[in-house]
Amino acid sequence: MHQMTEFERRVLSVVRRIPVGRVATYGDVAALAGRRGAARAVGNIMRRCGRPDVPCHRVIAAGGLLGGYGGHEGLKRSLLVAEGLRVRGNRLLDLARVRFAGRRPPPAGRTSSER
DNA sequence: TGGTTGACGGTGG
DNA sequence: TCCACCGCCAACC
Repeated sequence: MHQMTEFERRVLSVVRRIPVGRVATYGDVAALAGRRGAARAVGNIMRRCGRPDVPCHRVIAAGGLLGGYGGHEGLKRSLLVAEGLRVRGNRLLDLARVRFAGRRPPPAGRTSSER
């Protein structure tokens, strides 16, 4: 079986906690997993993990690009849109508003009421 | 043991 | 806004 490293296990754990309708960047996941700067390593893990219980479609690049998903970008996009997220082309809009920082979203300040 | 890989990130041009 | 560079990290081979 695949001996998961501590890091890999933590990464998967973090991704599993991303709520529906929210996303996290590879860098966010790395940081939440305790390895700041290991965004690339997280990408590798996502690439290899085919676990249905891990919502890897909610992990995107910092610039908002959906990227990868094993060539199934269309699917990744569909899943996100189905969760209520807005996407233009291959890029997620409003990243700042739906970004999962490990905690809940910001206390809905001023700029979140309007659109 | 050591080099290569890649679903990344930030800076600049 | 888009693209090229360079830096980072853990898994692979």
